[in-house]
Amino acid sequence: MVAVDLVLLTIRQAALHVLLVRRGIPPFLGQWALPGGFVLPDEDLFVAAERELREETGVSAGAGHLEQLATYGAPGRDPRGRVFAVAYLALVPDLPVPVAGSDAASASWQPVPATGLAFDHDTILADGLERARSKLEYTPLATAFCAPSFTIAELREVYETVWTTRLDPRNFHRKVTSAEGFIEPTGETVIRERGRPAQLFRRGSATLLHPALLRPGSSA
Amino acid sequence: MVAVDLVLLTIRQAALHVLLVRRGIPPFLGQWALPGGFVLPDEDLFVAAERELREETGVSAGAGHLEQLATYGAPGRDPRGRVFAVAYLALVPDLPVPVAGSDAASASWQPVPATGLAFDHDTILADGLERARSKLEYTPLATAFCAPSFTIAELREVYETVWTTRLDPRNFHRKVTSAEGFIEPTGETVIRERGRPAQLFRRGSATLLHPALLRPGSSA
DNA sequence: ACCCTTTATCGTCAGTGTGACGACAACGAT
DNA sequence: ATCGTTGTCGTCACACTGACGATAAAGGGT
Repeated sequence: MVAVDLVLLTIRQAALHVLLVRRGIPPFLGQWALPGGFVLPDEDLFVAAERELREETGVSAGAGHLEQLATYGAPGRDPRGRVFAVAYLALVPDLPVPVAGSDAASASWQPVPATGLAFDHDTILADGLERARSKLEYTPLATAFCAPSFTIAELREVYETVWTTRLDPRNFHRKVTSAEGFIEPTGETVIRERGRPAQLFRRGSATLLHPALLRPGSSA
Repeated sequence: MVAVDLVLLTIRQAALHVLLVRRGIPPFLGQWALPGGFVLPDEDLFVAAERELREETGVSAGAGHLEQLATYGAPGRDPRGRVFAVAYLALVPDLPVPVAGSDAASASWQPVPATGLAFDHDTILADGLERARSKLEYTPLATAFCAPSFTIAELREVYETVWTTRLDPRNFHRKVTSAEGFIEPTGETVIRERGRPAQLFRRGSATLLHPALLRPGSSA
């Protein structure tokens, strides 16, 4: 018995949100849980995670980011019997469609931290958050939260939201533009709300950041 | 059907070695494979990995390091049917006893890279190596390869072996001694073969290195 | 005893990344 | 035109890094 569970994160209204579903069947009936389901016979693990992602959000994995997180197999974690959960971490841009075609009783984006989840999903969510925070440091993963083209300020807001910190706009600008292959200018500019027009960028080809953007406060 | 497989690494004769077992039963009879076995009913995943480690080496997990690596579940990876493998990465010091009490037909330390392994174990081994190399950068994990007390030169040899690089002894010395909580002096000194006596250290209490020891060559 | 080799440890110096912050550019609103 | 707001570039002191010189403390050979 192997299931795939999804820690599906996005940024809405300048806050980090996780997709939760209300359970329509026992156990934990009525409680919130991470979306997930059993792996089909002859289905690859990653493919199963992609399927879950598509079913819950309608996005194909190409737009955002999907990676394996960890596997949870404590004997008592599911009252129905021995069930192993392979958790995946998914990061997607803020979707225009607010969760379409979900097969659960109800699904909704909820701000993190969310607690009191079914099974051991509190732990899985915490692990997913820590992975996401950590990966922003040394990979260009923050772009997975953004639309195909974005401004540096929008990218900075991703970091500020996930890390719950404030970052200096000038230093941030310098660092992301000097990190080889992080972002590429599209040549266009755009005006967001107020102020001087900003350049638009798309994600670059790098898979690792050099130099990394370290979280502040870790040294002092 | 869930199995636990072990990427068990150690350093012998200044080279990185992985523990492999020769399969005594089909499938892949006679081929080398990572040690592993099925998870018992009511057995925790981590406990199963610890049990494997103890059965293969006689060491309790306390001495070295044991962490979950990833889970592999491609439909065709095991000819016998659908088997998921939860891989664990173990790092242990060079053991005086050369693999005692193994239940496999034969087990032996083999230098990495080793190829031609059974199942998808080539991939699992490669993933384990990359994880180990990466974790040396920002965690004090290198001490897991060392005896309880060790010299800085021995610690440096760990880095040089795992990264297959040469490191400047003077810069390395400066970095490990200035990284808060990495290593603590025991007060004793010891003479290894030739040269001036070296101070002995034990592992410190830090779980993260500040600043990190980055692999050379990644920037240029 | 004296040199020589080897290994451990400390210092120096230039180059680079970083945080704090000043300055200016380019928009909308008044 | 002026102001507030946001984007972008520059400057400076400081920390960390790599390259490498210098010294300390052992053993071996003569």
